[in-house]
Order: sequence, then C-alpha cells, then structure tokens
Amino acid sequence: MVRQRSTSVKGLTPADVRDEDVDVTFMVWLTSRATTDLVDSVLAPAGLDGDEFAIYSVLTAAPSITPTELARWMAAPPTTVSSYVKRFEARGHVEREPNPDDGRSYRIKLTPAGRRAHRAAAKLFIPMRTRVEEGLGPRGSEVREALLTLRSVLDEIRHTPPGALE
Amino acid sequence: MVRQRSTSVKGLTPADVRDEDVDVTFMVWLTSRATTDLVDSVLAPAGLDGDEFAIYSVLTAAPSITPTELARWMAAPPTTVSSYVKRFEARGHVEREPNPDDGRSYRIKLTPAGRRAHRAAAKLFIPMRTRVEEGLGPRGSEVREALLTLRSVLDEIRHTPPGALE
DNA sequence: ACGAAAAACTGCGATATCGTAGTACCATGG
DNA sequence: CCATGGTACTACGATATCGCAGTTTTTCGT
Repeated sequence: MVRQRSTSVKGLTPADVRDEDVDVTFMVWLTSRATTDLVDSVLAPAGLDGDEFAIYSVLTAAPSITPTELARWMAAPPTTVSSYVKRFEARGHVEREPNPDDGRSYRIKLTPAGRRAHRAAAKLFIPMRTRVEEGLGPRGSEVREALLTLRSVLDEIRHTPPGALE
Repeated sequence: MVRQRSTSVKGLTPADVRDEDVDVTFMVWLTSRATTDLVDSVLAPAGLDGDEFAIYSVLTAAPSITPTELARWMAAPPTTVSSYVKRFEARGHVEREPNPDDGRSYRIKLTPAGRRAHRAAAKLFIPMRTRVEEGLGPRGSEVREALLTLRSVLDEIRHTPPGALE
C-alpha cells in the first residue's frame, strides 16, 4: 500500500506552496488522499479497503438499503454501486432481497459473513481511529464540525443546477 | 459524472445515521466523495478531472518536480504517478527533463499547452470555488484550519510504523 | 386506463489504478 | 574502486471505476 512520507517534501522542493493560501477543495483532496492511504494500509489485513469498509459500515448502520440510496450516500454513479454489489455478493458478504415498494429495485443486506468481515476490519480500524482522535485532542469536535459544514455546502452546490443563481 | 442528490437520503431511510456521532475518517470519506463529484462535473468541459487539475496545480506552483516528490504530495503509489506522467506527456501537457542530481530520476514540467489546459480548467474552477467560499462564509478559515490540523495528524500517524508507540 | 416520460438497474467496453517484479543508478563501507 | 544495499522509476497484468445504451417497472397526465 506504500507508506508515504510527508506533505512537506524534502528540504525546499514544492514546499513553497503554503497550505494557508491554498484552496479548500484542494485541501480536501490532500486530506482525502492521506486518509485513503492510511485507512487502506490499516485495513489491508482484513481484506477490505477503505471504500468497502465505509460501505459495510453504512450497511451495518442501515439494516437494508437500495443501490440508488447507496449511490446517493457515497456520491457515486449507479454503475459503480452496481459492480460493488456484484462483488460483495460474490464474496458472500451481502445479499439482495426484493424491494416490496419497487419491482425495478432491490434491497441490500449484509449477510452474517459480511457482518463478520466488517467486525474484523473494525478491530483494525478502531485503534487507528483512536490515534486520530488523540492526535486531534480537543480540536476533534471542531474538525468534525468543519467537515459537516463543508459537506452541507458542497451538497447544496452539487444539487443546484449550474445556471441557477439564487 | 452523475449529479447526486443529498447525503440525507429520502425520507427516513439510512438517515438515522447521524453525522454527529460518526467517525472523522468516515466524514472525510464522505466529504471527499462529494468534492470529487462536484469538482469533476465542474471541470469536465475542460477535459481534466479533479485529480488531474490538482496535479496540474501543483506543477503550476512548483516549477518542476520529480515523480517521487509528486507521489509523496498526493500520497499515491509510484506506479500511479508513473502512469499519470505517461498520460500527461502523451497529451503534450508535461515534459520530462533529466534530473541533474540523480540519473535514475527526472523532473516534470508543464508545457505551455499544459499551462493553457490548467488555465482553462481554472476558469471553470474559480466560480465553484467562490460559491464554496461564499457558502462557508466566515467559517471558511475554521474549515481550512480544521483540514490542516487533520492532515498533519494523519501524516504523523501515516509515517509512524504500526508498532511504534510514542 | 393508457401512453409517454422518468427512474432503477445492468452488460459491456474503455480507461484508470496500483501491486509485483525487474532494471538502472546511486551511496556506503571497506 | 568494487560490492552490497537502497532508491527511482516502469512494464505488465489484474482489478476497479464508470459512461453509454438498453431493459424493466413505475409514475403521471389526460
């Protein structure tokens, strides 16, 4: 998975790009890459990557969900979700049951094996989570708050057609 | 690229997962997906996706950089960077020049065409950035601050071998 | 109740990501 | 100055992502 060094490279190379005056979006990108790298490497032994763990977590929290709902959750295109489901099902980690409300659709549920896989991954995840929380210390809640704010702003923009100025 | 709706799905479905008591990492994941979706859709007409735009931006800020440095920057494995470079070069957007300090390596530079492409993408990006900043309002600096904090914590953990407890 | 439009999903194919393993080069010790 | 080990990069191959276009079912207007 490759453990990388630091964002501030070597001595002086591209380090002159100071974070303070960089775009929020760019920082999200950077943060996200760092998170992915860390989480993926932590979860690797459990055979799940970060995305998969996140999805399994959603499936754990929400007893059952449709592909479309999942797609909205993770802001992913339906085809991607479709192949996720296929993959998870092949692993025996999720199963589909007919959606009583809509014949075109179905609902996804973790199987016991899926729950077990999630628990195994969680066991690796928790210590990391703890370290992150410790690292954040009291600022933890501010960070969470900030992410929340940011996400709601993003969502609002995402769902506003380009032309529509309020 | 698919424009999705909202994180809080429909009426009541998986909405019972309240953000407040969700993991920071998970929120980063969610935020990152939303960001990717938004940025990709905004930049699409310019023929760059978010990742590419970010890299072009780094290359704009840092006059030249080696693949390894770039890999550290974006916390990506070297093979990924390698194929990025190949792709960008094929587009005529970057060029390699020999690294005087190291014969195994080389330095990457945006070509004029590459700079042009970046500028074109930036033209689409700026309005979005503005909307995000407006949406954040005075909380903008806190959000930036939070991301900064988070990233430094993540980096520190990432670079600490699993066993090494301080 | 019917037909048109929209929505949920998927097969397929193009492209992207990234692990494995290999090559070229540098650095260190003796 | 050579050997040994480490580092920078990449070819190749496996798998993942996701757009396009098509099918099935639902929704809505009349």
